[in-house]
Amino acid sequence: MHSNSSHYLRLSLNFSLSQRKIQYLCSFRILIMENRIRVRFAPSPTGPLHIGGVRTALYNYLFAQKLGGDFILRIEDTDQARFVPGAEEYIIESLAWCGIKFSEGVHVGGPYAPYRQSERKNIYRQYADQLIENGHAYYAFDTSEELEAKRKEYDSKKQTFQYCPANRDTMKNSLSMTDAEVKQKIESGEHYVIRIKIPDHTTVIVNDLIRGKVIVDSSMLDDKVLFKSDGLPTYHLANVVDDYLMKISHVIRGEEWLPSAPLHVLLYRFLGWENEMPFFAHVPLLLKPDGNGKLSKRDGDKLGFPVFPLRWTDPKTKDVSSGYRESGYFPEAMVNIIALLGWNPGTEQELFSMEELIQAFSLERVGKSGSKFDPEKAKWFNHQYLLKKSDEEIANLFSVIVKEKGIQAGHDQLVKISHLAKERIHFVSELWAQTSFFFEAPKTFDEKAVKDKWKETSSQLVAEAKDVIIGAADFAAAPLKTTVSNFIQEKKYSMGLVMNALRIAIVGASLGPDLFEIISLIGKEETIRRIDFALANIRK
RNA sequence: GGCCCGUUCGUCUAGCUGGCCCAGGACGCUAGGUUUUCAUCCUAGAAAUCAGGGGUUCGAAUCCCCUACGGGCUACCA
Repeated sequence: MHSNSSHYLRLSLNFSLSQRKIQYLCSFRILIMENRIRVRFAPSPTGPLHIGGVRTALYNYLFAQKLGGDFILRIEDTDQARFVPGAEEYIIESLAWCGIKFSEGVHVGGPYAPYRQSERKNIYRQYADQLIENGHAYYAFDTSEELEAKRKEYDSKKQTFQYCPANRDTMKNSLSMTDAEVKQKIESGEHYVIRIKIPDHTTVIVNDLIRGKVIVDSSMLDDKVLFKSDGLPTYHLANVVDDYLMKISHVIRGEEWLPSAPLHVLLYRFLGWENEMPFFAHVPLLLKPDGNGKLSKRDGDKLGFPVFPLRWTDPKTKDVSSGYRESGYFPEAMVNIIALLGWNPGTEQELFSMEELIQAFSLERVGKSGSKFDPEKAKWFNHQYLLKKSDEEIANLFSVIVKEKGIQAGHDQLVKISHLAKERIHFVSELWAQTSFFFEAPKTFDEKAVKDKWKETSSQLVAEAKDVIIGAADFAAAPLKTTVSNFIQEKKYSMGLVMNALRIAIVGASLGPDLFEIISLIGKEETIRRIDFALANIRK
């Protein structure tokens, strides 16, 4: 079992920010002078990427771009059992949609190809063998069932079983058997794994760019499997070997990897690569909005907002999870939103283009605590980006919806409508509800609007206004407004009373942009037709 | 359970080398203004005893310690 707790070397180092800054800056001096900045995003194709993963990719991308480095997409598919068809394509498409570009990777190739670990299968074994030769790893023959039994046994004693220095002698491995036995087992084709031989009491320091120094005594670690019986490495080995071989300078990954970082440091050391070890930066997790636990793929749509960038259909269950793209978010907005979840520029700027993010980004300003996604603020961001879009762009997006409604509309008309309505929506998808009356005359009248704003005199006033509109010489919005306003003022009518009633008559409800713009756009004939219909059909 | 990481308004956060912070910004919320409706926009406001407790200090959100709480990890998963 474990040595007692007095042996645990837990030096919680007082790592002030200024030290952190110095260390951070040092990491560049070395790298900029001698090596390139090279970072990677290394997802496993076990399903769709959620926004937390997208954010990790984004931070890597921003970091690389800022420093003129390389950004690599490596697929970590060493677990065949969890492989999900379509996941890799999904990951690539998602990141492309976000505007995150790779300089190397599965989909674009590069000097360190292949970038899929399953295709690099044959290069890992030699490193596992090297570790065995140097006495830093060993063969283990325990079956899953035996290990499971061990765990159960320990569980019942309220202890945790760990394959570690204290008990590896009692297990079936090359340390507890004679060489002849081992040789015999291997030659007879018995399944085995290769485990790291964790040293007894060695201090391992993980220098994290975000968290400072994390110091752990190796006795806290266990003899993790490095090479599985299926002939593939585990994440731990593959990740270290590939990062080394691909000359990765900074490993920027999720905080869930922090506990295994000491193991990785040990691996670099045992492989003789400690001097070329990358810098680590463990970014905080994205949490569920209810505050319990990290965001996970299983959360799907249960949270009231998408967790995936793109819609995803599970190939097995056919369950569909919504995506930001399909929900009407602009990729620029999504990128802006997630960039600010865990990072901030230190200024009051909140709206950032990708280029601005690249300029402003630094790992130094990445926070330490997890953050929750705020759907309300996300809507606001999307609205901001919607306002930035040209009327033409919005019209193009809107035209798809309009077409689906079976309506023929001219491009110019859609551009004008988009212009008039865009500031009152968060998503293009809301445009129809805000503007359908441009295309279809109201058949019914909003009850509440009629109740509140259609008074006894309204019919009379609207009828009079109709005559004024019929007589209008210029039907552009501005002159029309002058004409009608003059009429209302001359008659000493209430502006609100007339206009509200007129709006109900023409729009069918109390919504929409400037009424004169509406009238001008739908034209005199249509306007008159609507007013007549309203006068005939509105009953208080 | 063990180990590791974290903890400032409801949410995202500013705050780093201690005093300019009885804590600033943004979203949301409330009220008012502009307006022909809604929205935009403008103004104002409520909202954090800086997780709690001890220290250090003339002075602490900021440094130290403890506790609590939250999270992560604890697979032949990544």
